[in-house]
Amino acid sequence: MDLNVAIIEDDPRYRSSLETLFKHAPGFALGASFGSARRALDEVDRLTESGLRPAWKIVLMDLQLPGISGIEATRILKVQLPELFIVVLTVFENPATIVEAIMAGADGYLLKKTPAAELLSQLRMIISDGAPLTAAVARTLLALVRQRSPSTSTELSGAPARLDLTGREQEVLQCLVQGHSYKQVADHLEMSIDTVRTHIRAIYKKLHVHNAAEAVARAIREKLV
Amino acid sequence: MDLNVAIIEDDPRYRSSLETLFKHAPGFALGASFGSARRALDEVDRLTESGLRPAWKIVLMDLQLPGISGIEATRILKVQLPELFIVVLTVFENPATIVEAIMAGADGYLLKKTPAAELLSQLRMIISDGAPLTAAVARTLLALVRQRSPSTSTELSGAPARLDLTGREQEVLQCLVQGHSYKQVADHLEMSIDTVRTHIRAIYKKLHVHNAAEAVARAIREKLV
DNA sequence: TCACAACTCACACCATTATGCGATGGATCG
DNA sequence: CGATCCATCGCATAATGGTGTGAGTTGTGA
Repeated sequence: MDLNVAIIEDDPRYRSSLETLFKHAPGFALGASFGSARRALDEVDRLTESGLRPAWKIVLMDLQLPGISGIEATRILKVQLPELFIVVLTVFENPATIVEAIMAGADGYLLKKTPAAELLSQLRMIISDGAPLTAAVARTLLALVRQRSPSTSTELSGAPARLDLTGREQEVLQCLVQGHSYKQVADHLEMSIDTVRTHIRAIYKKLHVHNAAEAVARAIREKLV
Repeated sequence: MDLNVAIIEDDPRYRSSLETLFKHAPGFALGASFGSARRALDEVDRLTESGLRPAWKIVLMDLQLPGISGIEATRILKVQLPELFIVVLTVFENPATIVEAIMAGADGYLLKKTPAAELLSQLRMIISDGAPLTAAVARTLLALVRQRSPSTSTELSGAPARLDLTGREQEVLQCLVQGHSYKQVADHLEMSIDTVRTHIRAIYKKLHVHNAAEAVARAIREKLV
C-alpha cells in the first residue's frame, strides 16, 4: 500500500513541487493538498461528520501559515486524529520553534532544504521506526538537552565534558560575542591580528563551526562565555 | 581526503565487520581499531607523548566495554582531543544512556542496527553539518524533550519583544544564528543573495550593530529568535 | 631537563561581508 | 489617490574574515 501523504503549505511554488514529488514517487500517494490550515481542518471536519476519516497517513505541515499557524493546526489535528503522523516541514531550525512543534505533537521535524530523496526516505522511516530529524535539527536538540539535563545525574558525572577552550581562546571568543572585529580584538587583548586569527582558528576547530556568528551562538547557548 | 575512522568495540565479530566496512567504503579509511577503551586511550597517550595526534577524525564508540566504559572513555577523549568527533554506536536506546552519552560529549548517537549504507551517510554528514541521530534515538530524545520542556517552550516563546524586525528580517537573522553564509541564507529562504544583503543591512541598522556576530549575540540574548 | 601545551607572530590567498546607491512591484491605510 | 512600508533585486568596492602553512618563545609538569 502506498503511503498516503497530505500537504499543508501556503507557498504555491513549494506546494506544487511537493505535489509533483508525491504524485510520482514510487510508494507514495498524494492524498490532499491545502494552502492553509483552515482548509485542511475544514476538510477533516467534513469527513468526520460523514463518519469518514482521511486516507492520509502523514501530514506535511508548514509552520508559517496565514491564519491558523502550523503549530496550532498540529495541536488540533493531533487531538482529532492522534494516529495521524504529523511532520513539520519548515525553514526554521531555532530551538524555540522546534520545541514548540514537538510539544504540539509533531512526530517529526524536517527542514525544507532537505533533498527530495532524503525527504522520502525519512518519511518512510517514520511509519516503521521513529521520529525523523534532519541533522541540523538534531544538533539543536542535542544542545538543548545538554543545557538543561542535570536532572538525570546530579553529580555522579562531574565535569560536563567542557569543550576546553584555553583562557586566551575564551577571551577572544568573548570579544567576538561583543561584536569586535579582528583588529579590535587585537587591540583590546594586546596581541597581533595574526594571533587573533590563530586563536579563532582553534576555537572554530573545537566548536566545529566555521564562522563567528555560529561560534557566538554556541558560546552563548552553551554558556561558554 | 578520506574520512579517517577509529573503532572501539569489544565484540570481535561486530568489530571485524566494521573494519571490513571502513576498509572498503569509498571516502573512508580505517585509522585504528580497539577492543577496549583502555587500549584506545593508551594509544592516544602514546601518540601525544610522541608529539603526534591520531589521524582519526571520528571515533565509533561502543558503550558496554570491559574496564573503562564507553561513556567514561568519551569524556576522557573529549578533554584530550576536543575536535575529535565521537559517535556512540550501541544497542541501547534508553533515555538515560542517551542523555549520559550526550552529556559526556558525544557528537552523535547511532544504533548498531543501523544499516551500513545509512551509517556511512550519517558519518559523512557529521563532518559537515550536524549531529547524526538514528530515528529511534531521535524519537527517544523527542519524548524526553516533551516530558521536561514546558518550561523551555514558555521561556523561549514568552515575551518575544521583537524590536521591530519584520518577518523576513527575523527569518534572515535566524539563519545567521545557525551560522549560515549569505549564500546559504539565500538558498534556504529562496531569495537572491542581494536581497539577503538588504535584509541584513536593515537588521544591523535596527539593532545598531555592524557584523553578524554582534547581531547574533543580541538576537539570542534578547530572545529575538 | 625535556616534552608539550599555550601563546605568540607572519604571510599569503581567496572568499565573504559590509556598505553605499539605486530601483521596482505590492500591500495597506487614511 | 498618494504616502508608506515591505520585500525584492542589482552593482560596485573596500574591508574583513577564513584557512593553509610555518615557526619562535615561554612556562609547567613528568
